[in-house]
Amino acid sequence: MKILIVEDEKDLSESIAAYLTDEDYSCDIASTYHKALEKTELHEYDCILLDITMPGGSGLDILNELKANNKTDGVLIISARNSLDDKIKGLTSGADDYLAKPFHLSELSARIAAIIRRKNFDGNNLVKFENIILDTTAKTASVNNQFIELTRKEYELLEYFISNKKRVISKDAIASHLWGDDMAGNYDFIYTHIKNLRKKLTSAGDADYIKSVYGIGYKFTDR
Amino acid sequence: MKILIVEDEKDLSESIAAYLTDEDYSCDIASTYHKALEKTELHEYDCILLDITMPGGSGLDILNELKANNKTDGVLIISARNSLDDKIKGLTSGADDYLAKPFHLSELSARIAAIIRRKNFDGNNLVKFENIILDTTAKTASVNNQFIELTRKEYELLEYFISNKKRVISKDAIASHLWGDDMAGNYDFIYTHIKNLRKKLTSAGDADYIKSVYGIGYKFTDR
DNA sequence: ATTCATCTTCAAATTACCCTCAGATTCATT
DNA sequence: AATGAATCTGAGGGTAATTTGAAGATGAAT
Repeated sequence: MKILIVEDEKDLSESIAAYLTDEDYSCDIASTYHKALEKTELHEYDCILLDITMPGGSGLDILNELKANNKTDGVLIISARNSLDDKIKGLTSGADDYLAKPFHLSELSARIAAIIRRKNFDGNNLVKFENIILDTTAKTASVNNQFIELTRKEYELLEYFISNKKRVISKDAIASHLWGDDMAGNYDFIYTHIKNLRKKLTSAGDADYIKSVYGIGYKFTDR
Repeated sequence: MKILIVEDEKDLSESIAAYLTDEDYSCDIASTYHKALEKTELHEYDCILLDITMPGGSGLDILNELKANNKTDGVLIISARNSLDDKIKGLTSGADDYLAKPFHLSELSARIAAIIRRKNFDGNNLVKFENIILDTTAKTASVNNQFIELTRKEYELLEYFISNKKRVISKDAIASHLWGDDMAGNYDFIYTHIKNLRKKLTSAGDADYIKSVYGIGYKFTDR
């Protein structure tokens, strides 16, 4: 994991680097915005620690530059809390994270871990129905806090069901969502995947939430 | 669309509010769980963004509180905790959705849109007569808030009755609406479906709203 | 090439639904 | 009250939809 530290206070940048290196990150240090931009062009960083209140240049410019190159994803802004004006807030909150000086290195490390995790997994997004929880980024499912093994089609089917819970879904809708459109007439594969999904869910201690709607399709619901 | 943001970091909550306001949501902010509960008692929110890792109180408690009041439907949990256990705990307490910090505001917005769409869709397209409620999208019927199982023909019949309530409907009209036109002469199948529908409705605690009009057909009414 | 997991096809078994029917009941008219 | 027509009811058959188990493709990984 490669990290770029953009910070002019040498003491701070070096102690950060030391701490992070100890946690098996590989660190580069840039003491000016100009050097920072050079480095970002040369390397792909998993996370960039950016002090936006350094003398001799606007920290916002480098942010905009990174944004133009679509590299803001892993940026963690550090700044003195009282120097946060509205512009900075807009850039920092939500999309990127920020950390106010002074901070504990452990806190910094935790933030970095979170950012990297989000970058890699694009956020852990969970969707749930009763005792079923899907991780829509990892494409995994758990029932009663137990992971269950689903094939790709089974997972897609389950996600489609949960995101349309309590609604009647026609077999054609299922077919066109999981396959192309033109599979008209034959629903055998739907039947089979439903059967297998049902078996896995119920044998994981689940009620059978997949209700058949005769002549139409299915409904995923508890009643 | 009304949204409640439960978040103690002022910078974050305000920039979320700014972003969502810009997308024509109306936002309230609660910086403590206590205030959040107060607000939920005063207003009906379409979506509640809930940071469950705020200092000074367990975020899960507020979830349980919401659950007790049946208000968990539009809850989107946001949290910086990274262990999956915490997420699962939050979700099993009733919420539907989870988003890990840090996140992109656009992603948050998309998630909110999905939640609201889902919420509204459920309550949409309802047709009501006395204690009978039809969901014309889900093709389901409930009597006294209890779902009853109807076959397709039974459902169609009931919907036809309710949309023509308090009016006399000839058997020919029923026949031509539920079947083609040309079934003239024999009404046995109507009798049978009426019989079955009556049985299901009355055994769900309903008065028999289907009044026979001798020589003509039926009238769906309460007197 | 072989293996393995997965996806799909197939056919038989089961189920749900719609409709028919015949006997019972209700209704309007006399 | 008596009559015939209309309606109700329970039972059952026929059909199509669904479920199920098994076996045949497919395709990726070794």
